[in-house]
Amino acid sequence: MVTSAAPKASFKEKMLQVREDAIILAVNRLLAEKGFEAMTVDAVAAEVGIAKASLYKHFPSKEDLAAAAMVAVMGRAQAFLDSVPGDVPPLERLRRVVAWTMRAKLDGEMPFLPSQHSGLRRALLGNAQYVAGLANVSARLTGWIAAAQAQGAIHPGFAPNVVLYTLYARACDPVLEFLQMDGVYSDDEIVSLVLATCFNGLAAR
Amino acid sequence: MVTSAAPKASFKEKMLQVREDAIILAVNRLLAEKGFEAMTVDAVAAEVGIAKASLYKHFPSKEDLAAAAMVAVMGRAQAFLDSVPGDVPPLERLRRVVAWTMRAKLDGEMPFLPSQHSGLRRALLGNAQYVAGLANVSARLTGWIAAAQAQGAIHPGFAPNVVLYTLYARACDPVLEFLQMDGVYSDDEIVSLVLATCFNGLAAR
DNA sequence: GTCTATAATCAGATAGAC
DNA sequence: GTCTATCTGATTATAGAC
Repeated sequence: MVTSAAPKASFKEKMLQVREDAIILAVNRLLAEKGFEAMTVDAVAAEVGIAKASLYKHFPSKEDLAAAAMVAVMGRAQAFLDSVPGDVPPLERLRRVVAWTMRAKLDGEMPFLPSQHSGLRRALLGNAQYVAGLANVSARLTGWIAAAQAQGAIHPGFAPNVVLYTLYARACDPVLEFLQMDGVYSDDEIVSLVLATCFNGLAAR
Repeated sequence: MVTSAAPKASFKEKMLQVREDAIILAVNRLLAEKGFEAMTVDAVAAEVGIAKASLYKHFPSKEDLAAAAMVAVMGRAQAFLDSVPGDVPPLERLRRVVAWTMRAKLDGEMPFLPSQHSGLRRALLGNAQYVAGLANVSARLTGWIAAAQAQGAIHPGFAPNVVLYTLYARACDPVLEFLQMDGVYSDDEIVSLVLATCFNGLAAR
């Protein structure tokens, strides 16, 4: 695996980076489509158009492939957080993050990892970039949650972690797929509906 | 596989039924613990204490094993629906069903099946008992949802299916595991918290 | 029906030439 | 680094004796 922090990347190194990006893109797509267990390394190699052995020169294991995809997701998430204007109220900021997450899932761009798989857990926790990215995103979201609660916009009875987990869970919410399969809603409508159930609840107000 | 509708079961048939129940129990537990892909037929046989080949005399494939477990779940769900008193208001009835589902998950009794696995889908849809059970549960819940909406207890803007999917999704909500891993909440508190986010939403009221 | 033993297949990972 | 070809182990499923 090539470090992406090379100060002066040569042409060869750039080509390598491009290839690794292609690999990660393929992994991301297959992970979103089939999940970790059902994604085969053969399929990844086929999608990238290289030999399986070449994959293993870049990433030492299937778990590391998935971890690399998650690092990329964390990078995109951080970029999105950066893109939210600072003058937007905290609650609305949280809504936008959830909407962004759900849209990514609807577009088949959200990897789906089993939280039980022990080898995968080790690979993720052993990946400093992933851990740092997740910590950064969590810390920033927790700040927004606290701010929203201070404004009385989020129910104060929920510990910040409860809110955080509930937001994260939208990234693997099967309701999105169910509604998509029903075929009667556009993606925008689905996002809007799940956003409403998530923040306003099922009960009438 | 032995039909459970035998009008006059002999001793031998009863023993067979007991064994199949034991198999289904083991499958249910392993499915809840590891998910479908990570559950091996060897592990099932080992847990039941019989040879793997014997398993295949009862169920022709791994998919059929999972389907049998889901039939059992549907049976338990129908029994629970029956147990809810008729004079309980519809919204409270829905809350109890969700609470029951989440408690089953927290107790490691809720099988986790990948909705993508095509062979599994075929096995499930080819199982008349499962399809009938799912349809029955869905129809009854839909009735309760409509009643709750008629009373103004559930937001009328949600189509019944949206509500139904949202309730079903609690059976595989990762928030439950996250909170359980945090270790600061009892199971009762977890159920109460997720029930609150589900019906009342994250936003303050 | 249950068992032991084995087939058949598939997927993760590697060897070694170029 | 990339390739072809292969190894290794795990897993689903079955044969055949009892």
